[in-house]
Order: sequence, then C-alpha cells, then structure tokens
Amino acid sequence: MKNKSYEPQAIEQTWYQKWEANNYFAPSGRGMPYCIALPPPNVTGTLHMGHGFQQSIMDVLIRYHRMCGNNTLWQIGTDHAGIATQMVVENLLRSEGADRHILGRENFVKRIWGWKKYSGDTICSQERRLGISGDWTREKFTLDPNLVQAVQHVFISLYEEGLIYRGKRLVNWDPVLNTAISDLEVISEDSEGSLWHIRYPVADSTESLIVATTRPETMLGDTAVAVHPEDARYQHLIGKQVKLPLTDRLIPIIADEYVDMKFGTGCVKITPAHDFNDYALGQRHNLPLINIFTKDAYINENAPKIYQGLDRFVAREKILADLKSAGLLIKVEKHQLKIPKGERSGAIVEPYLTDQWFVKASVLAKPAIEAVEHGKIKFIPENWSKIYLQWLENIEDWCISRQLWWGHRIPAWSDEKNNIYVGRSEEDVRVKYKLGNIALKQDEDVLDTWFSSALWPFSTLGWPEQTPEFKTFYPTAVLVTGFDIIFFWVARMVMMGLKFTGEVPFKEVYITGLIRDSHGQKMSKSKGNVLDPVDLIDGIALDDLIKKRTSNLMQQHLTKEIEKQTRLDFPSGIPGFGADALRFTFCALATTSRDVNFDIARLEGYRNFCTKIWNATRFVLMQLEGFDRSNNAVEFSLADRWIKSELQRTLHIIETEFKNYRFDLVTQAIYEFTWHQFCDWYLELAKPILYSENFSASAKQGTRETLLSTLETILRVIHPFMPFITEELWQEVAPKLNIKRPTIMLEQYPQFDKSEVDNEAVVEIEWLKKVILAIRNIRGEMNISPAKPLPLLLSKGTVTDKKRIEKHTQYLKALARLESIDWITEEKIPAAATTLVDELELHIPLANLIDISAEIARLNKEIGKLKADIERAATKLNNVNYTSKAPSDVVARERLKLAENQSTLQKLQTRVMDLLGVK
RNA sequence: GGGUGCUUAGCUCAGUUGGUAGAGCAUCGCCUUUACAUGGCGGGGGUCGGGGGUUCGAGCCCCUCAGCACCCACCA
Repeated sequence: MKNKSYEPQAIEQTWYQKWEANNYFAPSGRGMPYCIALPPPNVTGTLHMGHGFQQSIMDVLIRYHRMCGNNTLWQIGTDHAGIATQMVVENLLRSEGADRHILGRENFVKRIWGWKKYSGDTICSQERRLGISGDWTREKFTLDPNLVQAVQHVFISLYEEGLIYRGKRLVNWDPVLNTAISDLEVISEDSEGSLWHIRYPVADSTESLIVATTRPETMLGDTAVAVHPEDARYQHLIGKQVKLPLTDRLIPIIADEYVDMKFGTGCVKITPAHDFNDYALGQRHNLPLINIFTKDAYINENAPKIYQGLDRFVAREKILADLKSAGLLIKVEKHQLKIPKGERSGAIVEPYLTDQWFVKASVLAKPAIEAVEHGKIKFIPENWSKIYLQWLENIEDWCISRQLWWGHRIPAWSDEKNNIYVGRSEEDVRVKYKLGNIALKQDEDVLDTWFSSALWPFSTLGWPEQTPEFKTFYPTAVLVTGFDIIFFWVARMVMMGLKFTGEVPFKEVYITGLIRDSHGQKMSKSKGNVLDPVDLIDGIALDDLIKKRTSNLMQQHLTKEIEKQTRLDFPSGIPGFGADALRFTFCALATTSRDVNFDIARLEGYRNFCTKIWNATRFVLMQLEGFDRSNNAVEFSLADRWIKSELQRTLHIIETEFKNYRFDLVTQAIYEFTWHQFCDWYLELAKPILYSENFSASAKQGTRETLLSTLETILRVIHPFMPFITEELWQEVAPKLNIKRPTIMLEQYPQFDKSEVDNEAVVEIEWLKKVILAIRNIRGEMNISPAKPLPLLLSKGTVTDKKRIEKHTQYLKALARLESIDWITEEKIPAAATTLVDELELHIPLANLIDISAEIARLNKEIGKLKADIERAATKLNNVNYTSKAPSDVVARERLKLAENQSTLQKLQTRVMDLLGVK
C-alpha cells in the first residue's frame, strides 16, 4: 500500500498476475472436493453485466471454499454458441461485402475460428480483470477435441439406443438463417393482425363454406377443410369436396373434433405442411402434404404459376387481391395473434417440412424429474424447481440438427440410397456396418449448440475417459445460472448427466436474478443501456460511452434517444470504481428477487467502503510503529473483548448465509461490522487507550494486538468478495503478526468460534454506546459544534451506573467530547439539556450553549413519543385476552417496557417543569 | 387459456417459525476533531397496494380485488 488514498487501478493489475503465475487457482489436491463448472460464455463478443454478476458470485464461492480448505476447482471455458456466433461472423462478412457462400464452408469455418480467438481472448481478459480464480490451465472450449469426442459418444449411444432418430417432420424453420430451430428458440410475439373470411365453393353445389384464416397465403397448400363432427350446420357437407379458390384442386370436407364450433365460422382450412395443428390433423386423416414454400419462404413450384417466386407476404397481398376480385373475400376482422419469431434472427418462423434429427426427450426426462423431486438436486430459491418440473413433465422431442456450418458436425453418413450410418468417423462406420467401398457422404448438419452444453459438467473433466478429475470433481457442487436458461441448459444437463454418468451433474442450482438497468429495463444493445463491467472497473468518459452504445446499432434512428438517456444517467461519464467494489456490489444485489436493478449509486457506495477499509488499515498500521508481539505483557480491554465478540457474531451470520446463498446478507453483515462496529466504534475506543498516558503498556499492547488481529481477520473475511484490496492490505498487515505465508488467497477462512463470544463485554459496551449516543444526540439536536467540549452532570443512576461511569471516564470524555464529568444531587441541577439512560440522568448545562425553549421543545417531542408508546402498551396490557393468551415472556417484556417508559416520562416531565420555572 | 413472481421510507431493496418496521443511496442540520470530506456526528421520513378473514396480536397465514413483470401453451 504505497498510496495514501485508495486507488484500485494502482493495485489490481499486479496481484492477478502473481496469483496466476504461482498457480494458486489450481486445486490443492487436499480436502473435500468442491467444483463449479462455469457456464461457458458464448464467443459472440464480450462479457456483459449478467456474466459479471454470476461470475462474481461464483468466484466468491470458489475463493470461500478454497479458503475453507476444500480441494477446489473452478472449471472454466467458453461455448462455440452455434447460431449466435455464425451470425456475428456473417454480419462481419456482410459489412465487408462478402458472403459465407462465396467463401465456402471450409473457409467460413476457418474465419469463425479466427473470430473465436479474438472473442475468447477478450472474454478471458475481462474475466481476469474481474479477478476470477478459475483454473486457466484447464480452460475448455466446446469444440475442443475431447469435447467433440464426448459429443460423438453421446450421440452414437443415444442413436443406438433409439433415443435419437431422424425423420421428416414439421419443424420450426427460420427462413432467414435457413435452419431448423427448437421450440425453445421460437419467441411468440403479440401482434395486431387480421382474420380473413374466405369463401370456398362446394363442388357440384351452389353452397359454399366460409373459412377464417390469419394466413391466407397458406391456402395454396390446403388439402382439406375441417368442421366439427357434431356441427349441425355442416353435417350434410361432410365427405363432399370444395373447390380450392385460385387453384384447380378439389379438397375434401372432413370432420374432426379439433375444430371449435364457436370460433369464426366453424370451418377451418387445413394446411398440413405449414401448420402444426393441421399437420397432426392431416396425419389422423391421411391428408396429403403440399409444401408451397422454398427454404427462404418464397412460393415454390407446387403453387399455381402466377404466385411462384413471390415472397410469402407479397404472395399474401396478391392472393387477397385475387380473392377479392373473384368475390371470394367475404370480410376482414382485426385479430390479436401470436407471431412466432426466431430468437436470433427475429424472422417470422415457418412450420416447414424437412429431415431433421430428434432426441426422444420424454425418456430422458423421467430421471431428471425424479432427481429434483427426490431432493438429489436442490434449487435455490426453491420455487424454480416448479418451473423446471413443469417443463420436463410436458417435454416434446428435441430437434437437435441445425443447417449451419459452425458447430459439432453430426456423426452420421449416408449412402446413395439414403441409408444412414452413425459412427465416430467415415472409417468407423465402414467397418462397423461392413460397407466396403460404397460412396458415403457425411450429414451436412451440425448439432444444436445446447447439445454440447448439456455435457459440459462432465465433458470438461475428461469424460468419457474415467480421468482422475472426473472421479474427483463430479458431481459438481453447484450450478450458478439465470432462470432464462433453465430449460435450454439446466434441464438438459440433468438429463444427459443422469443418462451418461448415472449421477446428477450438480447438487444445487443457485438461480440468480437478471441484471437490469437502474430503471428496471432489460439491458440490450437496441435499448442502448448496456454497461460493460470493465468500464465500471476502469471508468469511461461520457463521449466514449455514448459512442460505444450507439455504434453498430441495427436501428439508427434510436441514436438520439440513447444519447439523451445516457447523458441523463451518467452526466460526467463513469469513474473507475475498481473490480473489488463491482464484485461486492454484485453480491450485495444478489437477493432472492428475479430482477436485479443495477444502480451505479450502489457501486459508488461500495467503492467508498473500499476506501474505508483502506484508511482503517492505514490507521491500524500507524498505531503499530515499534510493535513487537513477543515482548510485552498483554492486557485486553473491555473494548477489545467486545469487538472480538462482535466479530464472532458476524462470522456466525456469514457462515449461515453462505449456506443459504444469501450473498446480500453476507455482504450486509460484513459492511455493518467493518464500518459501523470496527471503524465507528472500536477504532474510536482504541484511541483513548493508545493516546493517553493513563493506560499501561500492557493495555496498549492488548489494544494493538486486537486492532491487528481483528483487521487481519476482517481482510480474510472480505477476501472472497474483494480479492485485490484485501491482498494488497494483507501483505502489509500479516507480517506484523509474523505470518510469512505468500498470499491471503490460500489462508484459512475465519470460522465462527463460540468461545470468543463475550456477553458481559457486549452488555457493558452497549451501555457505554447508549450514554455516548445520548450526549451526541443533545449535541446534534441543539446544533452544538462537535468540536466544543461539554461539561456533563449526572444524577440518580444505579450503583452499576456509578461504577461504569468511573471506569469509562476516559472513553466518555473522548467519544462524547466532554470537558468534565460530575455527579450532582437532584436539587442542584441547573438549567440544562437532559437525557436519560435507564435510571441514569445526564445533564448538559445550558449556560449560553442552549436555548431553554429549544430544550423544552426537544423534551416535549420526546414526551410525546413516550406517551404514545405508553398508551399503546397500556391498552394492550389491559386486554385480558392478551395477558392470558400471549406467551408470558412477551407479556413480561411489555410490562417492563411500560414501567420504564412511565418512569422516563415522569422524569422528563419534571425536567420540563423545572425549566419552565427557570424561565 | 394455464403458471410464477412482485407491490414495505423519495429511489433500490432486506424483513428469519406472526410479538409495537430495517439497510444503502438520497434528503436536512452541525463539523476541515491528527485513518478517512470517497469522511464524522445527529435528525426527519413508512396507517408495509385496496378490502375482508383467522388470531390476544398480521408486513408475515387464509380469501378476494387491483396494478406491474415474466414464463409456458396448437385455437384457425
């Protein structure tokens, strides 16, 4: 600690390098294993606040358990993030005027690897800036060779067991990305649409049916019209045919209970190739499937020529116009509907008939459900298990193939007759299926990125090999993640983990909230409210922040609004708060709430806390000039005993709340103890002993000893939250305790020790605080300068009060800034400001200092409060129901309090009378 | 259509098995007291979303209404 004032930039850089260079992040090889698998960030760019939040929490857990003596591994790495990363690089290419199809698959993938290095390196450097203590020597990427091996192993086993199958199915198709996506990747968006009523003439009849549809363009693929079997209006038409307008096709009128008689006209056009319900209905009735779209959602050759080649929405307009001119468009109604959009591209998703690979999820889901129901996996907060279970209990098959180039290639080959062979490699399948020399072609598709993520907790530990790491650290201790990926990831890890290792992948799932901005808005590029954790650590000028938020915007027109809001939120940019303050803030915000509003004011407050710790350490070190532990006799003061006891009380809270994952309560306890007990009280109580001639050398020695050991303990307590500042300070403090070990990181975490709890000291110091506070209160309310020494007169009081006053004269004089303390008899009390501490009466003589009427007003305010309290208590105690039914200790407490208040009231009233007399 | 969560001081949030409401920030007053003005000391501020119920006693339990947020789902 070279600087007088706390400057995070000056200390944070060097320590990290030392820790990493000395391999302190690696498992110790001793103690109970404790492992966290980091949710691997996507290599799509840089870390955002959510990562910072979750990683801070994980690092706190990791550092805590490492200090508690566990054999601790934080398995870190990054995720290839299939679609997301491919899109980033495609956008990059587009800005260069290039295209992945021009580049070709091999070159494009090469290009993505280049991007992966750039993004991965950025992420790792951000993580280092945050101070995270993952084992870098074991860093993994989801496309690393042994993770590829794990993916293949799982795919092949599931295929051979019949749990993976390939089939032509209706899937969610993203016509922009040209790939299938899973149900989870489809986002329903509310939209104001229309319901068109279209007349379908019945063949060989003058009758017609009116169908209602939100998607008129799909009529080109209609293969039936359905009515409810019991619908009296249409009974006679079931089995007949209608002429499908704009085409020359005749399609049947069928009956199915799926149709809701009350909705629209009760007639539904059926398009099995472009609607999930219609598909199911088509299967029941053996309807043909007519696919009318290309992969890009243009009308294809199966439709009448005049519509071919039209975009789906252009086609819609034309079809509506044509229907209208044919007199077949009956009416249009406004209609609320949900539009399915691709999570990544935002394109309207089309149900589309393609060959895809699927996982039979329901089979895998059963054990995953049981694991949570039987408590083998515990969610924190508990109620997320409901969400998890609900989803698994209704799980659909998982479409795992993606028509992308970036990802795990599907380990399947086909021959010319489209027979499928699954194996580790082309060679492997030839041998396995005895194929000889026939032509084989590998499946072009890659796997859904979540397929490899599902294996992360064990694939990173070397599975399917039974490596020492796998045997030691699996199952991992806890998964720390957000509720937004419970389905995508958590559930699938549990399914795969149980299936392939026979064990749960983690024993606990700690679900964090989602980081939002200070207004409660979700952080997103398009809202322009994104914060980069590193900018909070290092600081950023306003102009740079605006530039960062408005560059590469999809919607340019938002620039002005974003700039305005940014200027409003951060009028002078963001100062560098340091990683320690940021990490502590994240933990302090980690309540059970699902939304976490990130307010820079909190960060500022905790930066100030760092400053406080810094200065307190400077103070303690200043008191230790010439301090030698070995030489002198030691005598511990009441304050020494008290602060040690308070420290234990704090450690007890910390221990409990760590188990509960209540980091907000842990940080609160740390903050309260460090600032309000240690700094505000203990350091002030230490000063009189250290500065006064009246105290013995052994008393001074005891105080120094306590200052030092308490501070050193505090530093260890705080270290998991604030690794940098605590290391920096500890390096100065520890040698004074003759500690020669190299780093605070590997020291023992302070443990709660009941034997150091000292209730006697606590009671007495609490009394002392009350007396000091009472005097300060008068000073404050009467606007007397804190610099002005005051005379104190005492009256009444018990024998204990007298003893204590005598004993603590030094403390009282110093902390309440008194020039004198004298006992007087009741008759001699002068005009004074009076306050009570139980039986003891404290008087500050008014003599020019205090206005009598101000004192009367102050007392009357106090009297008012007491009267209200007394009345409430009296009513309560007069209620027989209360005194007979409430527990006796509660009643006794109430009685005692009432008696005290009555006595205080009387005394204060007497004082008012006296003062009025003086006046 | 189902489900979940939230509503406590100006703001952001705690509130343990029901026993007379707490913190941080903001605010007001006094203060350059030799660790710290990124500070010290003191103060003010809430009928705990509305209504009803259980109870001697409800921020906490039950019912109901309202508002906000989110998740899931195939109504054309």
